[in-house]
Amino acid sequence: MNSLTEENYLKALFNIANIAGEVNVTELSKNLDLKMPTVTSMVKKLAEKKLVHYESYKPLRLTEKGKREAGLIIRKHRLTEMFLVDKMKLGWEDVHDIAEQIEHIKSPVFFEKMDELLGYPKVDPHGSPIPDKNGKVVWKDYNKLSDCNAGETVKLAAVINTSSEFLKFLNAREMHLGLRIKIKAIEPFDKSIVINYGKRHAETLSNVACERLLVEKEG
Amino acid sequence: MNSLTEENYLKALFNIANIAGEVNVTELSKNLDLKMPTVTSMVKKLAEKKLVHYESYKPLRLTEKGKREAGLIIRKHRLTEMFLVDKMKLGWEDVHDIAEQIEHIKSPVFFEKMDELLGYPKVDPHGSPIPDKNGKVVWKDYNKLSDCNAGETVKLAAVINTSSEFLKFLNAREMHLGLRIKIKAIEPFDKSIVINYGKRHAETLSNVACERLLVEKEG
DNA sequence: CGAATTCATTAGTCAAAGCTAATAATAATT
DNA sequence: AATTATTATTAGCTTTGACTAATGAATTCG
Ligand SMILES: [Mn+2]
Ligand SMILES: [Mn+2]
Ligand SMILES: [Mn+2]
Ligand SMILES: [Mn+2]
Repeated sequence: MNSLTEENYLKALFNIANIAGEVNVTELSKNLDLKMPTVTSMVKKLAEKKLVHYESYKPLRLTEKGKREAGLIIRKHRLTEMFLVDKMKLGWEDVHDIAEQIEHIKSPVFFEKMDELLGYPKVDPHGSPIPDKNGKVVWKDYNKLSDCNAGETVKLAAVINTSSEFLKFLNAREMHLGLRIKIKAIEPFDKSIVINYGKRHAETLSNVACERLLVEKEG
Repeated sequence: MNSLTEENYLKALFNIANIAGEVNVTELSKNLDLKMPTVTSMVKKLAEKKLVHYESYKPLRLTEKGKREAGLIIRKHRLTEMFLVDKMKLGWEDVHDIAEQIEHIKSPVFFEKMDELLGYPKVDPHGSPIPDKNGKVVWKDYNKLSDCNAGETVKLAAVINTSSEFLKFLNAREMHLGLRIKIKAIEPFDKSIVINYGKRHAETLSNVACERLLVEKEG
């Protein structure tokens, strides 16, 4: 059984690998908000437990076992977020910090019940896929809104950044997953875009925001 | 902010005091399944934090602050148990171990939401009172079923022992809180009792079981 | 009462998970 | 190629919360 601390390392390794491919000690220590020597020694411990492939000065890689265990924690995290939003009526901007704690609860029946009550959801409230019972996860190949063209109509599928500031920013603009968005124009100057959606017309969104929104093209 | 470990000590101190009045190091260490020197040193630390009154070789007592904080953790524990039974459809025999973990979650809004969704319950699934938002708790003065007399009709109000074996024992006999029980006879020999309830007639219950059932007399 | 038993504390050790300071390896720049 | 900068590791220290062994205090029993 892994400790809460070890679980957080596994999760971070999994998430960084998913975004950046390679995982180095610097990245991992920034992600966990720990100093590098702390991370080095824990990574060695995880290597002892066959959860991480470790060679000095080489990039860090989860083993298959490590990936599986990381995936299962992320499964609990995302199921929890879904439960908090769907069943407990909390806002999508409020659930991450709670899920960060509940993901460590040891109780298979608790999470199975959640899954059942939610009807076996495939994605969390931020559009991230929920790993299956073996910890396997597949991302659909969404496009960044910033990579779309004027004239296209797209559906908001996921948010990359899940900071509560960003989610509140979206709340203030009545933007939520599933929303249909028509791209009216893209400013060549700063790559900000002008969009129509819901009852809103000619709203402007910065490129910084668009890079954090994943969409599905209509078709 | 208290650590998970400190919280478990406070809870244990609160619960033992509630049952036995006095709390000594031996009892506390048994309750927490720790060795006595471990407990002595933690109790000193809690005294530093003004949560416990401590004098060597004297019984342990929570301060007002300590009682309040203990009460608030027990509040979270019992709210959680209620939520797990009422909203998540888990059995009353399955919820304690999960609540034992969730009681340590740091998130006021999470527990406020629970409370709201449950309609501000006053007791947990085992009939124990849920402390208020100041950690205050009052036990109603129920009777033990073992202290009742033949001929009386009583309502099952709470269970003292919340071990899953005992609760499964009650499940098997279709006994649940709120049940009306008619006491037909009491065996002088072993103090076992014969009762009628629901669709069941002339069921026998040992004195050991009756001592763990709290009832309200009709009237 | 005095001895034995039980209860509690002290002293010293350990593992987990963090830190700083110093050093070594790798990568990037001149 | 040599220097500098970045990245990672080693060594050694700290805190938290456990433990055992030894000792001291309080209680109980003959
Ligand atoms: Mn999250
Ligand atoms: Mn976490
Ligand atoms: Mn309980
Ligand atoms: Mn607990």
